[in-house]
Amino acid sequence: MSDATIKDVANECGLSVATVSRVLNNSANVSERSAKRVHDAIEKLGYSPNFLGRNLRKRETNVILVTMPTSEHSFYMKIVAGIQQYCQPRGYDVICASYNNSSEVEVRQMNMLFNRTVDGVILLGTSYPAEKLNKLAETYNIALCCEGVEGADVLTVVVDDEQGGYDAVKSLIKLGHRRIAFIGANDSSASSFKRKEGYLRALKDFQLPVYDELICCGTFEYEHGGEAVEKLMSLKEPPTAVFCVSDLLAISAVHKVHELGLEAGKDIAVMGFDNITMCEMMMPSVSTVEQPCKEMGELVVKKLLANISASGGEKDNKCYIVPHSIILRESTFRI
Amino acid sequence: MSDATIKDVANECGLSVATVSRVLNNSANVSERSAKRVHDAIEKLGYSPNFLGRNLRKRETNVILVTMPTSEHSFYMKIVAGIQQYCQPRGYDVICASYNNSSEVEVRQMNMLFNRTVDGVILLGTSYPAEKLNKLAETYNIALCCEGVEGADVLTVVVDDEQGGYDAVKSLIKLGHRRIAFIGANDSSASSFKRKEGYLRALKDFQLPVYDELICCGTFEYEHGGEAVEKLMSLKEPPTAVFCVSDLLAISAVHKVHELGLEAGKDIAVMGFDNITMCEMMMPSVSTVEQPCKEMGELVVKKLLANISASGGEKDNKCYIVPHSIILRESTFRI
DNA sequence: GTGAAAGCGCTAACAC
DNA sequence: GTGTTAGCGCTTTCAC
Repeated sequence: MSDATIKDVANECGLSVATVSRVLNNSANVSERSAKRVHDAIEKLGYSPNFLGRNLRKRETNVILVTMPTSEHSFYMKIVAGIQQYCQPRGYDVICASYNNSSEVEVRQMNMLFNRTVDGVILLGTSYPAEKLNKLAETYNIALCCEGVEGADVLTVVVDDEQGGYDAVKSLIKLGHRRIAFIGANDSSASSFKRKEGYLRALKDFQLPVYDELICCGTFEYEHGGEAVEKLMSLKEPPTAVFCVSDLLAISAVHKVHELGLEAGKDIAVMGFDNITMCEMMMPSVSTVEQPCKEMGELVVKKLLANISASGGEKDNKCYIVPHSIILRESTFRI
Repeated sequence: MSDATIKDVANECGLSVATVSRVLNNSANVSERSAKRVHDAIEKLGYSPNFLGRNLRKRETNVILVTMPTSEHSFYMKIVAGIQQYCQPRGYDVICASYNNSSEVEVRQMNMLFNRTVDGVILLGTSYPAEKLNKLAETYNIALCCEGVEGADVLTVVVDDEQGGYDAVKSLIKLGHRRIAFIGANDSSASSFKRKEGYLRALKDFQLPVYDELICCGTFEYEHGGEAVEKLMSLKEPPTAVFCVSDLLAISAVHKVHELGLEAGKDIAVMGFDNITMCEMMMPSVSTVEQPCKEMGELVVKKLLANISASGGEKDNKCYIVPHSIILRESTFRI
């Protein structure tokens, strides 16, 4: 039943495979009568077209792959939702794969591109260096989203990380804070680095001194947030506010503050980045810089599909900046 | 560069496509010399095999699809991690797709099975009725994980939901609670229904009365948890403990309790189900029934791959029960 | 409006 | 150890 082929259908209804194919793709004119016979045969045989054959022939799969460093982050999934929403009505399927921060797995997943198993890939983060990405982009359809790569001339959709960091810190300053700490990943992450640049620019703009002891660069891992806070709060002069480059770090920070017998939003202000769902669920709820995930997903896949369609023609490899916004909740306060 | 075919490689190195194919799959004996020539040509042309051709010919894709109702749940992703871990060294790729609780999208995703685009599907929840699943399982390789379907004779891996519910409520009773509420989805969800059955059996076993007003059946949506708590706490005699069929509902409940000016773990005990990462991050941390996600993922895909290999032979359509465990944290207390 | 036939890129008999 | 060749299931010219 399942392995009926188009040929079986043709035999069953006494028409040619060409005609069957035509009704399958309602491509050319087929008489009503023939169409019905085909449909009946399909029904009877429980036929379902084999896309391996179709895709091989058409040299396209209508599938977009989204890769991400980790799937624990609901943030990524929001972007995927945006991608899906755009693809759905346009006949594209989207599939996801997370590489668990293993560049080995990432490479393996990219094989789906080289394989021709997917028509394009959207990378929500990558371990590939710029040159490699540029090389890939020459031949394949790829795009970066939410985490750009310095020097990569590849279709990219991101927020202005530097400005986002600036705005976050500025909002803390406006609330009266003057000793503001920074918790981020190390500088090899473009987004973390830029958000730090924004942090520094804001301090400078408002003539606040930069204290090295208040700058904690580590990783994006949850644990880093708490560890950094522990260090910060044990300083002779602890900060009154801390800007974290991700909500996960911010949440970890809030947690640790609580463990230390203090209260985020009262004893220390905590600000994150991303606006993941959990920010609202926290007690206190977490202030943050919102990234418009759904819009980013829609935009990046829209441009990617355009590139795919324009195969052969000039590819769009621009970097699109989408607007962020500051969301103040309970974890920040006026001092 | 990218569209070099095996034929191009053959021409380039002056050997036949068969030989090239052989070194690609290191299937038969190929002389060292020839192998080198092939590799050189591949390198030179930047050749990458087209899997559409290969898969069509071999009638397999070595790809497993995991579908889930929503991707916001980190719980699902933990299972996927287990699946991935098992697949990785065995040459299978795993891809995910979430259907956002839309059965229409789910159907569309299942097309990848009919299409022959994937070799098997693992469903972490489904809107398909038992008969449909049984029918599908005859022809295709599918498996259910973490959410079974009553009456489906399909390979399934789940915890004992009834016993899990029982154990959760029993642990609350052991802590001295006697008015214990239930917050769950409606009975069309097999897991929610069974956990309620366990809840009822525990009450009965310990000779506690069942109060209908303490049983809140709604949905799995976050909001439902809070709404139920609001209702429960406005009763003349509110419960001292509440068992929720999911951590998401429990977290929502904890949140609402806080909003009402009360404290979970002090004024009311809250217990969830799943042990998602967030349970530990909450303040208070949330007690729960742990499902061994990684193990579930590994087991289900192990059995599924066995079914795929045994194509033609007898398929394993058993239901495997994996052990759960009770984790008590701050959201529960002795009364 | 319909059919015959070529061919997408690949693997696997089968020959030698 | 290597080459020839027949398909895998499908779409799409090109005839008629």
